[in-house]
Amino acid sequence: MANGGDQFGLSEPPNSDCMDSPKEAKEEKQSYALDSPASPQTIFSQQGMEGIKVFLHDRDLWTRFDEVGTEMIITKAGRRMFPGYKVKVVGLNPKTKYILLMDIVPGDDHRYKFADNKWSVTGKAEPAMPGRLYVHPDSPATGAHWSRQLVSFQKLKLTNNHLDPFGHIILNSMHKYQPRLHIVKADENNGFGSKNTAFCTHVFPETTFIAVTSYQNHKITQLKIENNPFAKGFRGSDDNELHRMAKLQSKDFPVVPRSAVRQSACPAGSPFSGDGRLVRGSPDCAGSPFSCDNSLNSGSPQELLSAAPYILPRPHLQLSPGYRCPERKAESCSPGNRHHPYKKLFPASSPSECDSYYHPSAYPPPLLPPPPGLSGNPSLAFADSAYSPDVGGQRQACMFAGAETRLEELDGPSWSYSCPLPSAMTPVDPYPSYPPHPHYSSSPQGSRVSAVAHQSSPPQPDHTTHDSYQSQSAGPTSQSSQSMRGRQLSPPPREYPRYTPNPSPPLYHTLETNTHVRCAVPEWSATS
DNA sequence: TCTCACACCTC
DNA sequence: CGAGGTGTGAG
Repeated sequence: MANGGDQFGLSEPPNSDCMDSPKEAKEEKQSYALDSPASPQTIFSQQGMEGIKVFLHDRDLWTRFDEVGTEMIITKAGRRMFPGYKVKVVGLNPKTKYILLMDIVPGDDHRYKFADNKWSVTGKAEPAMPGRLYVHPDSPATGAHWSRQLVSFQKLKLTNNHLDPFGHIILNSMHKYQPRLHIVKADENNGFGSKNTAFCTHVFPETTFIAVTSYQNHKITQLKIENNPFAKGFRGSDDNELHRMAKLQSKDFPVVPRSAVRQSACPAGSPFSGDGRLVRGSPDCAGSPFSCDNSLNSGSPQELLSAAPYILPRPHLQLSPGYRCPERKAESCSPGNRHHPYKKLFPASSPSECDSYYHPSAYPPPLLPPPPGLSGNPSLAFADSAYSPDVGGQRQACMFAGAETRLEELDGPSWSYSCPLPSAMTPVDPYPSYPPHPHYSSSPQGSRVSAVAHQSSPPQPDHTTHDSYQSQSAGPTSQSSQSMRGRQLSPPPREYPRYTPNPSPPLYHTLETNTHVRCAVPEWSATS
């Protein structure tokens, strides 16, 4: 399909050492074979964010899921994502400290249903939950640290519990989402949340997924079972499987694995194959919201982050009390940690880069609200101190509430971001209305993605060859234009409203911003 | 749709 | 060994 899943090339990013210097980054890329041909990107961002490149690990695996229509289970207790979100970051200044964090924004404003072996829109999306940010447990850390090994966000958990006290990312079932990675410079001169905060946002279109409470497409179930080590028990070679199933089930009845059943129902090849993704739009992605388009350049940093289409009236962030990131233990994310062994999968894929944009933004990212209390502080403080407490000596990831944004704002050229409400629990306004967007399948052209998110891609005509291994980042200068998948986006530049961090107790890791999200406003108007 | 106890597995 | 990540299938 569009993605070219077929050809993935890249195998994984090497864990190997990456170089820290930006220049080297390129080399690395090559070594990975990633380079995208086209990634011209360009990018630049301010404050030194310009040479940063991010490569999605296991991109081929992500692509396989994406081709079917990725689904991520969300539970009350929190469920990890699979494939895990791991990236290789290059181009960071070895000595500069950065905070890496993720957020997951709505992919559109629709609610989906899975019927007849395919996903289709059933209605309007529910109001987004308070946006939360997952700060990598190693944050803040030097560029050398981040570049040394893969950066894993595997511990991030998704929940459907709107009142989740653990700091997990809250999502709505049957809604489409797009994970995003944000790299925020944490220098002393670059206070988190300050106007000068330099950051860049990277979006990998192939990581888009629909949140579900139970798998809808059996093909996804199978992919999860085949690739997730924790689901090994469900793999089965025939015998095995039946045997096992028999056991599991009450044994009285002969059992046929569910999957088997389903499969039969849906022969491969058929319906699933391609369509699942409708979510993503047409096969070609054309239309898909997540495509890498790039049009970027919006220039405003905000855009980047805010990729979200939502507009926040004022960016404040707050931590929500009570959320401390309790559960997280530090771990693996750190260097040295292990990743799943099973990566075996598809060997090589070619790495291609999608586009990346860099958006450097001077403004604080909408998404990244300054940690409360930090307001004037250097970002470093942010992580170190309260925000990332080390528990037991280990640092844990923290969740912050982010602005809620939607990736696509499709129509709207502009976006804005919302302002966080005071407390996490503050009621969030339902999104008012979204601009109509076409989505997936529908209208390719119409859709625009928000800058950040979608921005993307540099010119890459086809991704065929290169898929996006590299993320699209939004940056002011990024490249523009083209979309890999044929999508277009144009992020409108937006102003960044001032940031007003709300102070909050250091302990909390989770920040929620309540934002109201609103749709983007055309152009700059936004809030500021 | 969603939740839960469960067996099975990784770590 | 124990903690905890998986999908299952009944409810």
